[in-house]
Amino acid sequence: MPELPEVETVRRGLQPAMEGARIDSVELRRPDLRFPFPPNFAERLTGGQIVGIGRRAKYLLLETTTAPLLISHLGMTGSFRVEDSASARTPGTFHHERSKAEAHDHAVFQITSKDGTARRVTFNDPRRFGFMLFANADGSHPMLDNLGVEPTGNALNGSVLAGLMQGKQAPLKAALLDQTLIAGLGNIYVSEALWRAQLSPRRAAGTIVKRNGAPTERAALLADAVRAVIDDALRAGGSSLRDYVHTDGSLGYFQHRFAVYDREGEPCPRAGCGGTIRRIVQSGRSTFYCPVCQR
DNA sequence: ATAGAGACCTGTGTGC
DNA sequence: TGCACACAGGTCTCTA
Repeated sequence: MPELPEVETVRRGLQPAMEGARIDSVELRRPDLRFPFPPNFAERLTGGQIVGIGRRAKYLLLETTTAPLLISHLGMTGSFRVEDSASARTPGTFHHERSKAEAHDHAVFQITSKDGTARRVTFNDPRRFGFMLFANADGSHPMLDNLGVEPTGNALNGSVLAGLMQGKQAPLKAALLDQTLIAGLGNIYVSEALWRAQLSPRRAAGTIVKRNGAPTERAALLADAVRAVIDDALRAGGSSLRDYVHTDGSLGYFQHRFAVYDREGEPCPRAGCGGTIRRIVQSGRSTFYCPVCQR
C-alpha cells in the first residue's frame, strides 16, 4: 500500500490514538517479517509511553520512553488498524470473515490512549515485505542514512532536481524511484508526475539539466509536478488498490484520479491530446504513460 | 559508480 | 473446477 502519501495517511491515522499513549503489551504472532523482530522487541516497548510518531520517506518512526526509535516500513501490503479494545471483536462477526481479516496480523499493540481509552493497534502484512526495527541509541540507522529529499514542502524545486539528475543516463522513471535522490515516490506517483510534466519515462534523466548544471524548464515543471501529485494524493488520503490505507479501514480515493497508472489502452485524459495510454516495463516494473504528449 | 535482474512472500485475476 | 502464469503501492543484494 505504501508510497509517501499512503504512509503519511497511516501516520496521521495512528497519531491521535498513539501519541501520548502507554504501551500495555506487545504480542508478536511470528518471529519475523521481512527481517526478524529485534531481540526483546516486546519487552523493550511494554510499559513505555509513546512520545510521538513521525515519518521519513516511507518509514514510520515511533518514539517511546523505553526503547530505541522504532522504524517501521509497510512494504507492499503492510497496514495498521486501530480499534477500541472493547469493540475489537464484534459479537456476531462471522467466523470466516474474522479469520480472513486476521490471517496476517503479525503484531498487536495493546495501548491506553491519553484519553484513557484502551485500544488495539494491529500490524497486518500478507506479503511480509514490511518490517519493524530499532534505530541506534542516537536515532540513526543505515536505512535512514542515505535518503534523498522529501517531495513535500518546498525542499524540491527545479534547481535541486537538476542537481540530482545531472549526468544520469538512467531513464527518468528509474531516477525518480531512486530513494537516495528523492525519498518517498513509488511506482504510481512517478508515472503520474511524469504525465503531469509531459515528460517521457524513458528520457535519460540527465537531459533535464543544462550543460552548465542549471535546471531546464523541464526540470522546473517536473519538480512542480512531483510536489503537486504528492500533495493531491495526500489530500485524497492516498490510493487504495488492493489493501486498505487508513487505520480505521476506510479507503483513500486518489486512485479514481489516476491519469495514467493502470490505465493501459485508455485515452490520454489531457485535453486535445488524443493519445492512448501505454504500459511498458522498466527495470522490471510497469510504467504507464502517453507516448503522444509525454516527450 | 551505476544500471538492471533476481530475490524475498502471498494473493488475485486471467486464460486454457 | 483446476491449474499455470502474470502481476501487485518496495527495496535489498548481486551482477555486469
